[in-house]
Amino acid sequence: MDEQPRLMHSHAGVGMAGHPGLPQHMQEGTGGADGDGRKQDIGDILQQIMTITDQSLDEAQARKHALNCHRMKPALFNVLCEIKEKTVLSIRGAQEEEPPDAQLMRLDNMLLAEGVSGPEKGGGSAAAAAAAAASGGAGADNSAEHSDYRAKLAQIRQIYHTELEKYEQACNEFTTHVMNLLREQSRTRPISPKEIERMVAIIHRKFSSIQMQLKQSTCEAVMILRSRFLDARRKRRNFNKQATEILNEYFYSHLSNPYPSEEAKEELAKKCSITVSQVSNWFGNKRIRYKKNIGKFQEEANMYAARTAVNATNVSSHGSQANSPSTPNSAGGLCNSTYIALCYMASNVLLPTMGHVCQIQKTLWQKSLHN
DNA sequence: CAATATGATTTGGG
DNA sequence: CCCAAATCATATTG
Repeated sequence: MDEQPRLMHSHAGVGMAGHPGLPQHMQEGTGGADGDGRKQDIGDILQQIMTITDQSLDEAQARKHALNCHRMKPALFNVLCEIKEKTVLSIRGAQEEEPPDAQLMRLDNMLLAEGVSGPEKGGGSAAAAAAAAASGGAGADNSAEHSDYRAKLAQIRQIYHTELEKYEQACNEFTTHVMNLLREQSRTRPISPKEIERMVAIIHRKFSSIQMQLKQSTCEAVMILRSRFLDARRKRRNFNKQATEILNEYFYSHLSNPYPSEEAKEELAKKCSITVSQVSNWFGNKRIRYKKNIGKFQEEANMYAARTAVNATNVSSHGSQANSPSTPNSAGGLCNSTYIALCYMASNVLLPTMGHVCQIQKTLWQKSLHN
């Protein structure tokens, strides 16, 4: 487009008479400004154009150059361009639409959100962190998966960027090439700068549609990656033995009201090196599954109750059994671990009334147990 | 391989 | 948000 002045300028200064490129017989009619001379001039030109193919190559070349430098050329060129412009416009009509930007915007936004496009490292780690938060996991083996995920994401990002760059470069190359070609051809064909501009726009549209495909497939790849690595359901890991023990211990020692408070959940989470929401999930699952089939869990319940009892006796030699609501006051010499275990079992199975706990929740839990 | 166990998610109510 | 319940999808077991 900035070539326009140059293009025009090259013809603007073309003189009439005495131009070194003009063959002798062409100058004959150019001296006078009368109408006859002009007609003669045009006829001459037409004649030359019509017969140019009959001439030898060198001669034709020289003739072409001469015609190109003729004073009529710019005017003729402009007229032809104008005609062409009108024809093209009438043919293409209202084909200038740009609606499919929504799709592109969506893809761009997603790529940006996933850290594929946008800033190099910061975006990536931010996305990974967001993903971590989304998955709700921060466990020990989770970080390994994250690094794996991040590596894969980085790979995708790299491919995306190389491809994008490649496209960009190809687009630029192609554009320059076409522009040069058109400019070159504008010496022999009526190609206006405006048309070149339009052609460039068409090329860019084409390439951006190719880019969109790249973005689309990148998005797909990221989605697949996400579902593979971040959908925890697909990568479900059982908690380790110790964590399960701790959770079960709490559950069965609070069987009459197995609803840990927020603080208790936090502590359990810390002890089991899982998240609080995992603790919540665990208790939710446990409650519903326990209730559904108490018989199935009886053995487990007894085991944990006994273990808790043993621990209690081992830790405190005497007295501090506030946890046991049914400690007999005449326990004197019977206070051995077996007895306490039995007490725990009885208390858990029979669900005795216990004091200071959330009465409503406890009632609900107990009521639902009896269904 | 089928059956069962299990952690996570979805749905629906409060 | 909490929860119960149903459901999903994987892990483990027999």
